[in-house]
Amino acid sequence: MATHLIRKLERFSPLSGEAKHALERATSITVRQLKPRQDIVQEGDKPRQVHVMLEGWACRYRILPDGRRQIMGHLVPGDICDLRMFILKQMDHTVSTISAARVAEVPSDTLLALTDAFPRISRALWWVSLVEEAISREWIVNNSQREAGERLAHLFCEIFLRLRAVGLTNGQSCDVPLTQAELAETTGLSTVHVNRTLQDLRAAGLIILKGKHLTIPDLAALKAAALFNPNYLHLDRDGGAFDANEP
Amino acid sequence: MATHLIRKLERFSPLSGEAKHALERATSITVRQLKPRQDIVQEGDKPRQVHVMLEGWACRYRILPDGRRQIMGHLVPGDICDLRMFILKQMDHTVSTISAARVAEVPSDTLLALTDAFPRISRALWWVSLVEEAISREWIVNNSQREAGERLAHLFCEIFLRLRAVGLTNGQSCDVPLTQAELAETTGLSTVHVNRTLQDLRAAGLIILKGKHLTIPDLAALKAAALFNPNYLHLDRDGGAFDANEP
DNA sequence: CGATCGCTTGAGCAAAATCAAACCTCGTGG
DNA sequence: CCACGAGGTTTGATTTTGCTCAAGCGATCG
Repeated sequence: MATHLIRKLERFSPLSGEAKHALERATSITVRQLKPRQDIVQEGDKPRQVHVMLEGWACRYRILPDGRRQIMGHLVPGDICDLRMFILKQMDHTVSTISAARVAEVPSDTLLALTDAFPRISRALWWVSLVEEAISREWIVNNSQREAGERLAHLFCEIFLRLRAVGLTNGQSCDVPLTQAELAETTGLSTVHVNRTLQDLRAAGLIILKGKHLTIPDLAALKAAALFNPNYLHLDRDGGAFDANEP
Repeated sequence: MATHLIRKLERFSPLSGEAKHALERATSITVRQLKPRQDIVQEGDKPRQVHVMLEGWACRYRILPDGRRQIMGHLVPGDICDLRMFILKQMDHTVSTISAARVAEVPSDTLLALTDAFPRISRALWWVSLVEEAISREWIVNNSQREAGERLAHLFCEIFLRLRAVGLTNGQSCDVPLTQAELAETTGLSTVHVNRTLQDLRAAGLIILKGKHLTIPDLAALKAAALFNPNYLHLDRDGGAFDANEP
């Protein structure tokens, strides 16, 4: 069930079979099935549990008083919605599904027991949260410095690599359940401009995007068009030095 | 010496006198005096120590292959440049001074000993890093959804509140050693446009910005102009429940 | 079969970028 | 003490990018 989470944590360092089992168990106590556009955690919440994405997409967002909405992050299977809740008193943004989704609810106590028993998991969660921070920072660069075409190209590179890291790509393709309006809210562009820019990217042969399906015929070319530097995703086993059989 | 760091950590929860002393000691072993625009940590670095800002400003930034530069965060006294280095293999961005600065170098071992001896400090550092993440996310919103005037107004609100939290404001004023070019690289605007927008803000009586000195005659008005919501700064003792005299 | 949602297109407009030049201030060295 | 130069700020003119408004199109689903 928690395959993607485990695959993601093992991007940091290998886990023991016991640790993996404990994670499986923890994420299968309570599983909620959600419809598209349903809130998972709301701004102001002070949750007693942590939510893990098992299937489907969600996003972090904030709405300005005058209605403008900005998406600040995408959550795909394996991502955790509200890990920070261990420390922060309350959520400072809302997390809501994009597509239909399955979400595991892990009670704080269960998670605490898990991190106590397996320091390895604890370190991997720390790591996950730092990578998320790095992604946020890259989004600042993307939405501030890159122009429309580069911006969308960069987003597609990131999405593809993140999905590939948890085993959710199929050759050069993956599912991306975002509407053009959501792409606009992600990149800080207008819907109309996203539409026109997507047409340019398609015309340039950089992407094939139809329905919810994205194909990248030439990843290197798309990266070049996006000025993409994958460092920030930390895809290369940062904690590789650790041994899987230690706790 | 580490007054601002301590003040900042105590925003999370009070620290014991012993913990504070240990922090003072750790941040006074090696102190470097830096000139403006000098790198503190570089992309790709795998440092053996952590850098704490004692005096002056610095910033995190990234440069795109074609030369465009984006500032992704400001560091003021009390901030830590590379806390994430505990876990991540290498820096994914560069940190460089803005003004002249004094920076403490804390060897990893010293910091580890400190967090082992004082779990309270450990938790507060965790918290600091989560707040930084929240700030990054708010910058996404700022640079993507707000227009020039709101964007700069928002930045000034944030800077003022952050400085006030560590005791670096003086009534309605504070020092802000950023040039207009740096404001531009922060907000994702051009220097020229920043200049004109600052004039608008001045004309509207929202800010008095002369040299390196900022005065905000009416903070509420500036907040309103910025659509500013301070939640993300977590200025209200998130860990207030803890007792200062526990470790 | 009509309603809704998402995508597409066109026309006009506004915000911000770019280019270029002038100006100011402050530190430095003659 | 003044001239010089560098860095920073200001201004004007022009262009570009992306936004807004408005409408049409095409699926898909009760």
